[in-house]
Amino acid sequence: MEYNYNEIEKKWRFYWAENKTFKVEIDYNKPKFYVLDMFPYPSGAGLHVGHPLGYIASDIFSRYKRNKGFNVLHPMGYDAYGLPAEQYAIQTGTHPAITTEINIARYREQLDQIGFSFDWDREVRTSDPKYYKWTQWTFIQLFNSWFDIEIEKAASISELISYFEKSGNQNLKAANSYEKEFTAKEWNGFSRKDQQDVLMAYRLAYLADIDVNWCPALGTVLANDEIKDGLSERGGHPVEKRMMKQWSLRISAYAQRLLDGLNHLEWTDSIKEAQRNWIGRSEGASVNFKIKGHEEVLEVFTTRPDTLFGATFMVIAPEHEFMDKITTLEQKEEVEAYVTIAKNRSERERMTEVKNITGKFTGAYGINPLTGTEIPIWTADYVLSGYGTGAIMAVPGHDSRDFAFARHFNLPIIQVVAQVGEEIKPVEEWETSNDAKEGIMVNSDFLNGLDVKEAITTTIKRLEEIKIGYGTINYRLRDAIFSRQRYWGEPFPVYFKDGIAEVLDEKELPLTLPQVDKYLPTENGEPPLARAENWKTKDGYPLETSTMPGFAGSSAYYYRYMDPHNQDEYFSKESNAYWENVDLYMGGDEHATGHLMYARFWSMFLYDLGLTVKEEPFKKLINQGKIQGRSNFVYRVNHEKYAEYFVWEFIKKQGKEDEFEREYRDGHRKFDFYNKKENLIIEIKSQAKLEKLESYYIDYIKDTNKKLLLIPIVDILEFDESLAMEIEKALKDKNEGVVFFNREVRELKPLFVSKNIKDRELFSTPIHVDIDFVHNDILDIEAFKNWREEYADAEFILEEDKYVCSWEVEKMSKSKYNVQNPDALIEKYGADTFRLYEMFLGPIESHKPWDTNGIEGVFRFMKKFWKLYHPVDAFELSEDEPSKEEHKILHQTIKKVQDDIERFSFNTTVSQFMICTNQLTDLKCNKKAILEPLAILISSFAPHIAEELWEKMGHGESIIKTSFPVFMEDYIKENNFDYPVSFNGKMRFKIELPVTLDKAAVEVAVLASPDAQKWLQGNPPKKVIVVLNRIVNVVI
RNA sequence: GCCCGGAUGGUGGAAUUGGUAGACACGUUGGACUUAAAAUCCAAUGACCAUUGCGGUCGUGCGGGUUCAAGUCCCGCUCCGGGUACCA
Repeated sequence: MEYNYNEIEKKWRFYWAENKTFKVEIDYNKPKFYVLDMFPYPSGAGLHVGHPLGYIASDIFSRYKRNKGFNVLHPMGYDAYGLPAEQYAIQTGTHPAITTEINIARYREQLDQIGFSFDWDREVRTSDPKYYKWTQWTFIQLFNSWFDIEIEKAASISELISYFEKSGNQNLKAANSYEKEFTAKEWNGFSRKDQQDVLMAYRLAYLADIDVNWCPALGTVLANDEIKDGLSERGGHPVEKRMMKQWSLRISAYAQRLLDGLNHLEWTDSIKEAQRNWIGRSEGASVNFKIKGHEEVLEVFTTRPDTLFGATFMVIAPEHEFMDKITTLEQKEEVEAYVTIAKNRSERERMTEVKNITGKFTGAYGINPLTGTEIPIWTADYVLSGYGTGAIMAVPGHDSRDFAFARHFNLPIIQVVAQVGEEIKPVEEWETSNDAKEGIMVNSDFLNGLDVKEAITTTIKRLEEIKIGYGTINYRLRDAIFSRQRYWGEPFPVYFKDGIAEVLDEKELPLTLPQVDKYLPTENGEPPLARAENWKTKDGYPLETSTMPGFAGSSAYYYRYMDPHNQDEYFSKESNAYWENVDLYMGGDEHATGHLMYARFWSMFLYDLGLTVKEEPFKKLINQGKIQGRSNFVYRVNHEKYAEYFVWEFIKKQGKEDEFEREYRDGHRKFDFYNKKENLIIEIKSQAKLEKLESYYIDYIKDTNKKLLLIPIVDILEFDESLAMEIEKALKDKNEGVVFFNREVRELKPLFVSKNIKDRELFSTPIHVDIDFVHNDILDIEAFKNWREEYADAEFILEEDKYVCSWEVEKMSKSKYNVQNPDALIEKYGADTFRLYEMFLGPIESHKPWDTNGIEGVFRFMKKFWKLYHPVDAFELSEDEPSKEEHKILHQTIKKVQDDIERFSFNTTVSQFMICTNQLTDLKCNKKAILEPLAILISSFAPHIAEELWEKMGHGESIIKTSFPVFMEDYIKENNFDYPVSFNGKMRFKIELPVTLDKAAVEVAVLASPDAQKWLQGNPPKKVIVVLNRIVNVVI
């Protein structure tokens, strides 16, 4: 009986859907397990083989966990908002919802084909009003919350208001962007507008002026990576910096919690490291510098307060608010010019010109608070307005950028830290600054002799005593801009009343996305939603016209899956108490600092609201590697080069390479070959070119009295005796000033040369060929000819009757003709083989090229596996008691499969299935006692075939409902162990000994063996190491 | 520059705690079956030397080290991939 995968797989797909086999509900009798995939954006291209990699892995784990007795939540949905659909809408007028719907249908079809165990009843889509109602709802909660630093938690705005009413903001510890202080009395005297403005600076979702990349031509704000060389990536329009009112989320308030939380997560170190760097915590001090002749003090942040005695100048960002105030009249013109330039420099320019040191002296002086010294204040764009206070104290002796700046502008440098045992050199001789955060303080008054660490704490203490500074912590993490000037996203539940932003009542949610006539900004640059008719509240107040960004919908979808149809709540308390959070999250590491950061923030906020039982959303994270493309290349011959090569080879063959000169130059003229002795030039060109240049050649020959042989390329490629004779004749001809022609008009056909043909690289260039025409790097010539009209009559230079292509690993992309989509493979081999093969490719985390060559082997295995159950062409299992050996094979496999799945080593699991199948085949084993548990083992990898066999074995329920076989140590216990015996660490022979022997007995037995005698040659060993049931090493 | 990851046969990869390097596959070669092909099965397959057999030497990017024993640990590099960017 044949392994008819198509029929089997169709049957079980239908069965699973029909019986809702994977539907899951809260079940207090079972432990829960939540397996989640990063949900996909449904693009128009559909899935390629890279997408399912993670899905297959998580599906295997889900199925395995179910067999292990867990109640597994394994949902899937769609990140359905996104730019491509909007872009398509702009071009075609098709509503993005329609495009998205079509794409989702295609995704679903493809996903279903692979046999995933998703509970589709829990599907969510971010663009579904029933879903984004809760995205909007969360926004309202963020808007109505502030962050209390005292308790490190979000709290309600109404509490904040009563606090202000009682105590003002002077002693309040809150994450905010409000700079002034006020008393309760002042607060109570503020107008409503003023009060709201203050509150806005405390909200977790707040409106603020943000410097953005505005592209006037596109009428939109662009992300940094949408800008290439100062122009928009799409369309190449100019981009300018512009202040715009944008919604932001105060994620920075959670910096410390986001940092601390990492310690308890089972994520890869690299992702955790990336998040730590992104958060960028630095400990240091805030120090106030008086400015000579001004009342204002300049606050700086430094991680090295210990080096205060080495601060010889200050630098403030060109955007700094004091800029205008402190710049002196004499410097004004120069400084203003500099600031204008600095502000307009794009990020990219700044990046490429890092080594370009620029800056201007403002004319003002700061006063070093410890020494009283006056130090100049400069402005330079290496100081960023967005980090710290936008101002620094420069310590050129111990900071490389300050050092470079000081050298460039000839500013003083003072050494204040010395390395232990270092010979003190005058700073003038230094080539670099000494940035090391260790050493002993020098030239630093009361700090002298302290080490750096002590000096830092001592300095901070002193600063705090004299009230000019304090120890503090700075984070690099910036608040997240939450507005997008786009159509296809969640509308903000916000309206404006008398210029004050207010949120809608929760009862009015969802605020659905309105229809618009075009998906473009309005003529005066407003976002597309401004085109909607009646985009107002029912009281007539205008609604916010921006929409939310992609991460809005994807930051808490994992909670919605717990209770996806709840109309009254985001998700019920009960469902969250049961499912808690995601136990295993599978997805790409490209989301390290985006999605994974926002989702954690969002999750922490919901936790603060008391909605969830866990602060962190994803306990364990596995990053599946990207599947890269494996491109194939054919070598297209450059006819002219090839012909020249050919002639040169001919000349060499005649032994005349000394007589000829290649690439002969006469003045500005260049010819292919020149024979000095015979005064003969040989020029090879296409027929057309030769004809065009004919008169030019004739004139040249007349002037120089040389002989010229013009050969069209075609003649050479169809090289025969006559051409050889022609060259001979030309060489012998004594007439000067002649031109030899050889004319017979024929057409050049495209010519391709196989990879290993000698000197191929001299006359051909590689071009991508569709991988569909290439099997094991051998080109299917007929298919290639049919690919394109221009190749229809192509010719090929073969090696051993084959055309061999070269290959390279590249990104999978249409333009490289290396895209593999799963449908064709599933059609050809079935979903089970496909699943197995994707896993067999290599470790789940590593990036690897897709190569279909190996899939045949997996397919062969599947057929072999099927044959175990169908030994004589029909399903037949024997009830006989298995042999000891058969038991051993089974239990070795149980152990290996279990261990490997637990450590996500799926490629080695597949190997074990192969080993097991090979061994059982060799034993001609078709015993039910072995093959029944084996079907369960493989069911998480190849569910269709497993279900089919399971049913044939007489089971009435899906194999997913059964239990994973129990591993029994006794079955794999051996009486003997085959000891590898090494001499000086090199394995020489093996000896089988009872496992019960102790070390001494093993040593005796080994040394007594004839093999050992041979190596010892009568000498006693220096030492013998015995590791029981592992290895013996003899040192001689 | 900094941070992270990686480098093992012709190819993908295995070796989980320092203990038999190359499991399992692909590919290749030879053979069986067949009128033939496909499919299937069997054998060989790291390199080099030896070959009548037994064997031997080298070998996990490079150079050192620790150890009875190193792909695995330590030190110093090279190359490749990814992230990040004047973060005070």
